[in-house]
Amino acid sequence: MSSAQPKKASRGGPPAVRSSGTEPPAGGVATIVDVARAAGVSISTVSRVLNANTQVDPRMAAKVIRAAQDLKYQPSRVARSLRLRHNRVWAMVISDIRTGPFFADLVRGVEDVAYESGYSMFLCNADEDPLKEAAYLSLAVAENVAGVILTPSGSETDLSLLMSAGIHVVLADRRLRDPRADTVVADNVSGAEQAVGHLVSNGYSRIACITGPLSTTTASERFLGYRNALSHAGRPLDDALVRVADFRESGGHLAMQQLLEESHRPDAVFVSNNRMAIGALQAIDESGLTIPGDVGVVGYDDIAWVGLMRTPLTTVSSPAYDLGLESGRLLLSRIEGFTGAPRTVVLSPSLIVGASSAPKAITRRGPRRSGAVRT
Amino acid sequence: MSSAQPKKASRGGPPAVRSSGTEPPAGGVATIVDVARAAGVSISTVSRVLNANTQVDPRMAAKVIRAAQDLKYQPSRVARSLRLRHNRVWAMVISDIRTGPFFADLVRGVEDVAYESGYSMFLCNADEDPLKEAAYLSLAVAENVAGVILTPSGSETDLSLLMSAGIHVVLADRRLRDPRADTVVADNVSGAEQAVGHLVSNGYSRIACITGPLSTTTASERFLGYRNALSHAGRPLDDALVRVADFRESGGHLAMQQLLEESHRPDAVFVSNNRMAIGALQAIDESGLTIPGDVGVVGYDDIAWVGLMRTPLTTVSSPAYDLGLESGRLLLSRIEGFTGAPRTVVLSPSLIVGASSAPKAITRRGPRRSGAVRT
DNA sequence: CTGTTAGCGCATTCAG
DNA sequence: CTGAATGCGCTAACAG
Repeated sequence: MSSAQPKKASRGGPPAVRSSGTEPPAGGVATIVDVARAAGVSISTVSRVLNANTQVDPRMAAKVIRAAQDLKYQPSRVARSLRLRHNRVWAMVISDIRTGPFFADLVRGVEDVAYESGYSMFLCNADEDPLKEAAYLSLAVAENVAGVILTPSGSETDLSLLMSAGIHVVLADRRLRDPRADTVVADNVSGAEQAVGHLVSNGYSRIACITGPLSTTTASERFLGYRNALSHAGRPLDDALVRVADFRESGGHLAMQQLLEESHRPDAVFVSNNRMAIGALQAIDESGLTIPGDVGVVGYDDIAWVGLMRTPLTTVSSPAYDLGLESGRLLLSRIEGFTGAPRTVVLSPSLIVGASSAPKAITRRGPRRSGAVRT
Repeated sequence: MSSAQPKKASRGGPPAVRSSGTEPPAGGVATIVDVARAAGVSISTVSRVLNANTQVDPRMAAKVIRAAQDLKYQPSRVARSLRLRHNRVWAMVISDIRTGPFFADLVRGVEDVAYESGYSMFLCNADEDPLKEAAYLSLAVAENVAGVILTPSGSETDLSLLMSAGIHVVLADRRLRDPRADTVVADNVSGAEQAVGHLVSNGYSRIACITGPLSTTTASERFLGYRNALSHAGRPLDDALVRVADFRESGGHLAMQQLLEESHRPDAVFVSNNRMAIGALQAIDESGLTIPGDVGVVGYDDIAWVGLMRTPLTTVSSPAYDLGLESGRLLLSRIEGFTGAPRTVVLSPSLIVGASSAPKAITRRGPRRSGAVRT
């Protein structure tokens, strides 16, 4: 094939809408060829001035800039990705953006880091479904993303597809057995210890626990914190006061009903997340008992309107947005070449004290107003 | 160049990690060439069996399938996108995923449609910032996405870049002057009419309004609904009872303080979104007045824990998830070739009646428990 | 039915 | 400093 020959007619590909003439881009988007033609230079020169790679004649550069502006030229990120074998995209794989403010905040933290550093972000809701999660991890490979931020659905998630494709992974909010990935989590043990320790020091004696599925690290860690706090206080662990539920309203509701039916019912409950806490609060309501008079309650995760609740719920707040920020930063450092051993960042939760766990001795009857105080 | 010549050494591109030998993919990911080699066929055959385009010999097909599985072959979506000039990706551009459950639900609705139909989704938070929004729309062009679902930050958003690039656009939740895009919105006028009509029929006489920035269609439509309802009830519009705020807690707080300082203060308030409603409720609290005894309140948008509020807030609920679903469907129909005139889908909000707007005449003193009832 | 080949838009090497 | 040529991985037209 001689390069002096006139341009050969294209064969592959969909019928080209654009003609090969010299007119400005008609049907679609301007390409580097259009810019080169308009500026009267070669495509390499265009590429060079736009990427500021090497020195180019300022006069040509100016012409290129002008042409690019005139044509509203936008370099194709897909072509560039193919050429560079590197895609300025992250995938964020979470369980469900709708379950409370936690994931929304987490996602936002990640997105802020991504945006600042020139990456865009696929949002993938895996719904705690290992198959859907696997499908999204495949997608990440197919899209050749630079990195994945993952909140694993279970403990079985297989990272090897990603690793072998050279895709960096950061685990956010939940750990994984796999020791190869950077991890950013909140200190759930400490959060639960604070929560239960608070109930202990406020005079509650029979403290129950409604936990989520112990297969998730969040639930098992919070349950550990519960046991630790009891142990520190010299209290025995009473299995009759522990219920394993499903992290949902209905599960919390049922578990609380069962706890209240116990012959010797608890005078307080630590609920492992706030969706279950909603159910638990309703169950207590329905039974005609009062909060905190009859049952003190501490939840876990943020609440939007705590100050406007009938009985403001004491709850442990994880720094969701900061978890997202930190996850983004760790991912970025890997992409930029950091090759050290896997890191684990642990952020501290804080206890937001409301009225639902007011001191036993001086509890007033009926609902009282009480603002929430961050400790 | 004769095709019979041995493979010429590559020139462009980053140093190839992978050797050109016959061994399985070492450094990176398997490509179609690896699969072809492993199966002993040409790359076109691989492409054909994987895309089920044409008839191929079942025996070869089987070999290809096997080879693909062995190599964990994942077709590159970026190469395919470049070739096909069509990217199976959408961009969703919203203001902020964290502002309450609305956007999270909306996003989820869109994502569900995208996932079902084989698209992935960029999540883009524009923060009501026209510059950031424009940057994300540029990105959509650069990534050659198939479609954009946009919640415009203002009324000035320029869709022409997208349109001229042949990218389909659906406006979600907010309208735009531009008549070229499909639009999916909730009926804000009707929602506000319901809300204010409800206050009227419950005996409130001086009904104030705290609205968001009237430059947004949501705010202006809800304000129109407010005026309509007053007018239908034969009430005059009193400018002293209208405050324009910023859709945020602080703005609602300040606006409510001002309203309560009026010489003839309102006995009810319609607040145009729930972030401002939080501020308004707090301001009423701080002033020592009761809800609904002294001031009835109706908000707008969903609340997660309405049943657990001290005084459950009456609020207008927009079908956020369904808005997302419908937006996704309209976008999909365009991508699949629908070329009819722009469509507008309007979904109906519903009024969730709580205790914050209880009938004037039979209002009891102090806080009462009251479940929320969807009407 | 299968293989060869061109080219999507771009960055980069090499020759000038 | 600039332009021509190559190929990233894939699909589709074309020739066998």
